[in-house]
Amino acid sequence: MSLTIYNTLHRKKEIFEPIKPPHVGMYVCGPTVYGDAHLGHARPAITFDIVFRYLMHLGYKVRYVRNITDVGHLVNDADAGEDKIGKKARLEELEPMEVVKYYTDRYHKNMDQLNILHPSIEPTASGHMIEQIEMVRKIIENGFAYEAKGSIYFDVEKYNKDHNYGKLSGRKIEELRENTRELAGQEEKKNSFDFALWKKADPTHLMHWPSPWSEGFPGWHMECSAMGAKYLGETFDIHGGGMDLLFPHHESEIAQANAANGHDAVKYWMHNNMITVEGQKMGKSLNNFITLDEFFSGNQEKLTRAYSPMTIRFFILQAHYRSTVDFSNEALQAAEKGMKKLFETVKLINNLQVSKTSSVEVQPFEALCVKAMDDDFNTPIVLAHLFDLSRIINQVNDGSATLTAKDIEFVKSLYNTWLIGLLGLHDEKGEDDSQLVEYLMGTILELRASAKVNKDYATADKIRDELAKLNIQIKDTKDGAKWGFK
RNA sequence: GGUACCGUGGCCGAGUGGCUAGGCGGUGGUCUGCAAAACCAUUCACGGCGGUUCGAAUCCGUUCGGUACCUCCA
Repeated sequence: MSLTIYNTLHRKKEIFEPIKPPHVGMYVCGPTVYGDAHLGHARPAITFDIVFRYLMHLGYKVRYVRNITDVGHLVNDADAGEDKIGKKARLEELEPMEVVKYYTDRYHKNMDQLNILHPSIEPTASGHMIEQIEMVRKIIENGFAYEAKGSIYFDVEKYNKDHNYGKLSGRKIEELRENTRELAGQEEKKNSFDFALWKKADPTHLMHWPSPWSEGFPGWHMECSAMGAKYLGETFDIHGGGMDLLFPHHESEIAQANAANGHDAVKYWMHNNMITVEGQKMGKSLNNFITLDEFFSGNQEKLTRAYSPMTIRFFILQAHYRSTVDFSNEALQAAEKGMKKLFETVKLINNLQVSKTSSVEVQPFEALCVKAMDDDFNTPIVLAHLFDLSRIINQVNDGSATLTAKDIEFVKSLYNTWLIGLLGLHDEKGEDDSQLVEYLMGTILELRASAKVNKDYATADKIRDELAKLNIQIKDTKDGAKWGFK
């Protein structure tokens, strides 16, 4: 059995064979830091976190690069020619890099909450201008780009003579030609489907850099090509991102790599599917655009209550990454219950009755989990196996099944490896312990107070003595009992 | 309109030719001072039509429906 990955390039599952084992290079398109992270950011982050964890588990030395896009993207057609981050900056009268820092920090906080491992390298587009300009230069040199009024465009038609522009997305250049829309700035291009490698900045543009062609900014496909090549080499193993990036972003990356270096950069293209909210696309205009912070706080009108980061993570893992996943309060609450149940049984493992023999076989579960994961990271199946195993634990706890000490130890390590290590889930209950302790002590002190009122001093003293053993001291004051740690 | 993906039980969601997915919910039971949890049993399925096959949720055709992309939007 070996790991298979669905390669979008060939529309089928392929056995994973690294280019230079034991090393694996993986590049994933990261966020544009101009707003708070939402579910659309959580999905790829979690998907490729699982890939990252599993590859390391298999013993590979993985370099995982996930970029931060901090330059040069547009708000929408109404704001054509305006930098996405620049626009936000002017609205709020902030320096662009101040906006970048603010949202980058918030993104990192959300990712930590979701228990997503940090990538090995997290390069920024603004920090790699030289590399991007250099790559544009190479593409021009090789004859696949042209200049128009200080901007550089990729000549798709010319490229397509010897290469296949559309091999990833299944598009044909003839069809693209028919689907032309009238857009500002189009007249600079030879063909509507040509894309910018370098764009001259207009005077209102806040973020711009010098280049051989103009004061401007790089085209939006450039950073991934340039930074992927810089940190992972001209060819590397995995490139990931959302399905929405398939065209034109990743298609254009392929074209750029071939135009610059004469060959593909990526062996396996992986794409996670999209997220819907109550069956609808998530969009600001639809009022179902929910940020991660809003999920965690429950402070959004679509949400009936808050959902913890682990609930979100669990819910996403309960669907395969190539399926769409639909968010609703009902579905989230079901996921939350299931996850809690799973962690309840995990806690039972330490207190199970040890038997001389096992009435059920637990050893096969390891292979089952491996099989599921090897099959294109099928996390829902892994979870299903863990649920099956949890029933066995409950049965042992109930006395209707038995396990040897060795098997109990095995089960424990299985959960540690799979549930906690590879799926990256953990029990959140302990996290608000202090609040819980406050509450518990309140209840206990009330009981003791009513015992004292009933002159049941034996009970009152017993409570005080037992708590003392736990290093908790009770002080009877005029205003009632207080407590503290000794 | 083009390209790609998808349509599974009350809900979410696996499954690619024959063998129980799993979770949540529902129902009955065991346990229990009551409740909860747990355990046991059980309910509900593969959009429609046609085809291939001994046999299809799984393959093929067709139709209907959904989603995403088709813009210098991750």
